[in-house]
Amino acid sequence: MTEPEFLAGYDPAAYERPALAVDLVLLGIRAGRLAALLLRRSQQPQAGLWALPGGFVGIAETLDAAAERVLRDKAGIGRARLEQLYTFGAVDRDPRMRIVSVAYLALLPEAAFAEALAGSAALTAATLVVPWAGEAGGPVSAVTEDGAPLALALAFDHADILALAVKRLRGKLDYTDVGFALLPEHFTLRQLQDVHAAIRGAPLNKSAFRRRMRDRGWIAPTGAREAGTAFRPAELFRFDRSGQF
Amino acid sequence: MTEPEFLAGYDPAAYERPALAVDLVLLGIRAGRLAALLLRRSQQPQAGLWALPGGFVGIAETLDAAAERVLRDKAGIGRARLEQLYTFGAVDRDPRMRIVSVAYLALLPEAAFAEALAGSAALTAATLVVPWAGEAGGPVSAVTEDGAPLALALAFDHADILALAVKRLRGKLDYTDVGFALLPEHFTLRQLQDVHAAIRGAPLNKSAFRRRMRDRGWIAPTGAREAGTAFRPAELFRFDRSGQF
DNA sequence: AGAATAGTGTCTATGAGACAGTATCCA
DNA sequence: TGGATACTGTCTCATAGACACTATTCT
Repeated sequence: MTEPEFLAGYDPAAYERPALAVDLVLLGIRAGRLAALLLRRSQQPQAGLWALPGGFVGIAETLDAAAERVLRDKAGIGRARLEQLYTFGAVDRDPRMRIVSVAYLALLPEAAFAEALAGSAALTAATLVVPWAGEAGGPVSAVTEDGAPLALALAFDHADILALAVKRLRGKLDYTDVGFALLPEHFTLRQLQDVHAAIRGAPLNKSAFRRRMRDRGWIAPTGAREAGTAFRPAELFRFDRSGQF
Repeated sequence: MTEPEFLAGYDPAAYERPALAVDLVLLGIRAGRLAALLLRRSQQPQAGLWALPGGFVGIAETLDAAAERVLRDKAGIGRARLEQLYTFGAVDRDPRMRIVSVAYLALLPEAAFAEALAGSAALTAATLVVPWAGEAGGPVSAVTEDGAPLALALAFDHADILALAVKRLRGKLDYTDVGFALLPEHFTLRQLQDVHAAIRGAPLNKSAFRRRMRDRGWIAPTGAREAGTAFRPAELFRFDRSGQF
């Protein structure tokens, strides 16, 4: 049998299939802490609980395209660098039916995060508590902005997805540009250090941090300085894409 | 509407779904070089081409369980540590229909690799050429054991999957036990160094390598020595799981 | 002037590459 | 004894933590 003959006789509906979805972990910095954008579920199942923005993958739609569509339609964010995280396939993770979900991670600059939050009443920002527990990282829990636990639990297995996202982020912190992706175009070294500290869940040595950023060629001075500070204004830098990774 | 009411009225077949499969990258060491187990496709489509062992995910089967089933039934390997790699979702990656595939990576000890190879005529070992191209790693190509390019190309997007697997392996080499997973229970430091060099695609400094393995507490002496060597036999070590990661 | 933060200099510990040297085995 | 490999010692360099020090701005 040749390939065309085979394909003509092939029945794509022979076996029952799991449904396929994407879920988005949208991380940003809020008040100096790592935060995630969550959507309040308006429909059953698990209506009222907080969940990651997600949606089903179309039959002629790439996984990446589905993630972009959800980003646009459910989170109201035009563009962001999306990266595939992991695929969750527990049989009972959704009560409706068998749904396998491909999780994506996106890092939002502070302004984009705030804008998305302001643009939809269904969205909330959950501050992520990232305790330092060795290099491997500890558990991650989501709390409201004032530090109280979220009033409602996260839907489905979304707490697991969130925890994995932070773990991945932490792993990439030292050798990729993820720190810059969470900051505005111009930033101070202090802001950059705070972002790194927030993701690590542990403080960083100031001079060693500055030295490292300089030596790796990741930052370029803009010549400008911070404005409106109560004390000595810090120099503003921008991310130098020509640096070594 | 309550959740039970909602679920009762839910139609799981409302939308057309992609098919979901798993594909396995089975890596091992063969003649001191990194190698992958490939399966010759006996059926259409792309019959005759080399492919990663794979299969569809059952409707009540976890992704991990599907990967284990494929490992057992298609590669004839009883057990191995499987790790999810990435999910490939290009729309036209399979000519039959839309198939999204979750790729898994498994590392086989030398003996298990050879045993699987001997157990099935449809399996072949493709040596992987891993050129050194900076820390990020370069492209990976599959060749036969004598160094010639594979007579037949890899099916579907399986060359991409293979390349990603090697990249992931390289990334985890320095801070996980992947090097030991490819070796037998007892090994010499030279063997261990060769495995690391094969994955890195670049040679390693001998004394620095030995020092590192010692200092991290990853290896424990067995007291025994190599047998049957033409020259001074090397000390045999085993992996010390209590070491730091 | 004082407060508060920005930014620097230096000491030290650690880890790894380079490379030569010694030890041990077989033929 | 010689050849080949196992294994070690030491020098040097790069990176990062600790921590005190100076610099600059606003009130």
